[in-house]
Amino acid sequence: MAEQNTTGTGATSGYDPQKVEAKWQKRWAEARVFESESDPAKPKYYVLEMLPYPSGTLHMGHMRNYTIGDVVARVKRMRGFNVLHPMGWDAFGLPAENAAIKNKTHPRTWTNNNIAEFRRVLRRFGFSYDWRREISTCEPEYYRWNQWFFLCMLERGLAYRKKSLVNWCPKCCTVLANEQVVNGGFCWRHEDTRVESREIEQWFLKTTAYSDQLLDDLKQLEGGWPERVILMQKNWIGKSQGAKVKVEVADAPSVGSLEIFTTRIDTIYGATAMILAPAHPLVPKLLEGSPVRAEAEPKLAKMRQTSIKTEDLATMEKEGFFTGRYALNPFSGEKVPIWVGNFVLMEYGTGAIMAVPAHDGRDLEFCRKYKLPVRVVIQPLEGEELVPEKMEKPFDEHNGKLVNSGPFNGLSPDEAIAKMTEFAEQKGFGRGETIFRLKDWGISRQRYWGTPIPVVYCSKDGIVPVPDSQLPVVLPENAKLTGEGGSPLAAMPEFVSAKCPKCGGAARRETDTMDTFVDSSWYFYRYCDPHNDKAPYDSAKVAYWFPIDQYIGGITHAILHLLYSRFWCKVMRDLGLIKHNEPAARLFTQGMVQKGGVAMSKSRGNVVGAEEMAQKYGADTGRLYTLFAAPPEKDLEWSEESIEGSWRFLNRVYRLIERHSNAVRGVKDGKADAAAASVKEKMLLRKVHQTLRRVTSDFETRWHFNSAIALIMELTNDIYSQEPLEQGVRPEVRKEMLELLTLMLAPMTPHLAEELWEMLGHSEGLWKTGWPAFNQELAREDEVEIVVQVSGRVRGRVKVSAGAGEEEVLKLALADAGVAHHADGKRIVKKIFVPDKLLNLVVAGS
RNA sequence: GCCCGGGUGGCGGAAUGGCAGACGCUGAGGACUUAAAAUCCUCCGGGGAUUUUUCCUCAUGUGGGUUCGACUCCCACCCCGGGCACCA
Repeated sequence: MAEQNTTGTGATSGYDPQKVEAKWQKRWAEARVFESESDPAKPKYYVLEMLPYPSGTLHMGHMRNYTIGDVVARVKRMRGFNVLHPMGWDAFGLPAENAAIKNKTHPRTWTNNNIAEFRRVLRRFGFSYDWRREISTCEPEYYRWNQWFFLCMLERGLAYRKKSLVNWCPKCCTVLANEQVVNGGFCWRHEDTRVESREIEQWFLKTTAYSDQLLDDLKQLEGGWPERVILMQKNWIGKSQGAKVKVEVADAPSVGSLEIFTTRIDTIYGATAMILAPAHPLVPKLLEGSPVRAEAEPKLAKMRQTSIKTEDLATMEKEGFFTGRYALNPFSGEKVPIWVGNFVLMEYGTGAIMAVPAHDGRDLEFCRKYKLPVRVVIQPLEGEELVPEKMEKPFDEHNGKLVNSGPFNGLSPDEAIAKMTEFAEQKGFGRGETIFRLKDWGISRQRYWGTPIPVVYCSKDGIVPVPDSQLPVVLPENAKLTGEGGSPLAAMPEFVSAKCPKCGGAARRETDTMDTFVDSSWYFYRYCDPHNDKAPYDSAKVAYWFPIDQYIGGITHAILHLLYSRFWCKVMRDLGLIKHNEPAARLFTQGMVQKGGVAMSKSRGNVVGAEEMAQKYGADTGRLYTLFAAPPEKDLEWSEESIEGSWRFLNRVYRLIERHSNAVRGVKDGKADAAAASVKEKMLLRKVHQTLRRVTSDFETRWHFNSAIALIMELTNDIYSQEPLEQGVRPEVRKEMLELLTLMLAPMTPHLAEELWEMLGHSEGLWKTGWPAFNQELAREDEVEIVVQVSGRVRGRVKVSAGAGEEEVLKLALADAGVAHHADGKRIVKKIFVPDKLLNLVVAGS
């Protein structure tokens, strides 16, 4: 039994993780332990970790994510749930293409090699995936359903094509979604590359059709999703209620009117200018025939130039110029100048605002700079009266009353918003409107390694969808990849030339491919029915497994992936495929694994390779350490020294059970009898059941794996301190203790636990065993130590039987030397007694 | 600027109103060993008193507050990390 282990750490014990882990992985696979089928008779639990993009090396940062998911999956299995725990690959994407260009291989080769590597390492860690359900998004069997969904959306007007200004990354040579532009104008993949603006025709999905639902349904996620993720989504959707108001331009009948958007229509009498975005299409018209045209046009040209460069918007100085034109305030009839301002965004609202300097910070800054007048139209209810000339800060709160506002004087802002919006509607120059920051999702990519968008362009029939029967539009294998000059597919005549499905004439095939966020927006549905070739999935299977009970991933996906997934879910619901509104009931965002204070990454050269770890210590030690070193939601600083502690602990447990294995393996399972127990037995049984009670709650409700492990370590230390157990601890008691210890470790270090289980005399795998129930009777303390405070400071401790009353405790407390020293001769003015815990005597005087 | 997190020994962290520092790492000392490794045991926040046992005192970013009692709750501030950022 006591062979030398083969790890590189030099520890001696019979524990050989390499052997143990290989042995049990084989047994699990043979017994098909982790394969699950929908079974309405059993309660289900769907636990999912975000699917990885298979590139680079799997490091301990990845493993932490999967370990957390695996612990949850294993605990739920032990709890009797029918658990779905799948894994797959986010296999399309730019890095494959870039790597292929660099290494002169095919993206598919590169990707599949990576997948094989990832799969091997994940298997090496013993994660309890149902590998039969594995999916890879770059396979036609998968992406044909991307195309199918796209066509469904096209049919319903949810997919459309439009020319638009797009974010163009010169390094990627492709369009980026707004969400992929980071740090105020840089590519999310190339953080040193500034994104440019280009106008290009491309495909969009109408996420804005679901703006309200995407916002409102966040309420259903409260409690299940981290608050900050909900908040980030809320901000991203950016709902804003206000009004659009039509403003006539004076003395320019050819220009007509312009429209502004405001959330504070109540302040409209305070508007001292109208300001247009530089990109506003009306600006050139206003300048035509304007007295200031000559000086204004160069300014406009310059401003339009800079706005394209996406200069640091936040810190940019407010600039503007007068157009020489005036607008008529529809409420007051007042003539106010029309300006152009660089801080007004064409993409938001109507691209035009009214400037109310007294009640908006940006307007105040702008008007002060250009000496435009300030007029107060809301006076605060409390405090000093506002004087326009003296205002340094705007008054933008709602607790005031209207002044200088004609018939609306005296109203509160909120009343005025309602009344004035109504008035504008009646007069026909405005209406209440809600606008969103959320935009439609641009999915066109001018790249090769993605899902082809299934449409053709016919000179006669226009845009024609590829019929269902012709799906998938297969990505050709022999594209030339150079990384330059746009889409590789466009350079392939054999791909581009197509027949129009309608008229049979010559047509041109779409060469854009889809954003990879499409792939990951619904992959978790496919896991329920991964080999279906008639539909993306069988709705009945999805109805059983969904929603995802626990989704686990990084905070980096808090907006993009999760928002798109939620959108996709709602579209599928409206297609009649599913009935639920939200894909994931609970979301957990785990912390990063860092080394040297920064996240592990290949480019920083600070990765701790997963396989390396498995070879040196074994997967179980690696798993245990990532769970032990920090609570799962917090970042974890990797320490080569600390992991030794986890390794030592597992060896310690192994030796303990190895030592008692012979004595207990023959013992029939019989619960230890509390009444007949010796003092030593009672103490140990109490400890083990107390530990079980707390570990159970740490697993179930709190996910405090680190403190659960600490408790199990403590238990192990206590058992060691009672050695030799042969003296005073019967084999059946030893067996119960060691079994519970093993079962508690099982979700975290599953291979070792199986081995120990076998050593304890079980011929059937631990996987067949449920989570143990703790014995309340055995866990109960019969003697407790009560802390005695005098005026809030600890002065002594007394031992009493559990449940002892205040009087008894007080008597003992006063007899305690330390307590007596501080309390004698003083009047006790108050006694606070917490049964089994504390007695605080508040004494008078100092 | 706004919105979230977070700040506890040499280090990772524990304690969600009741003994601050569980558990682990590092370090020191000891046992075993020819020796080393491994293992096992003891100690390990600061200051002070005490020969010892032990006792007092300060201490959870800073300053206030609530409370018999605060790492924990409230107010203000400082620092670190993250997200959003002229959104009208």
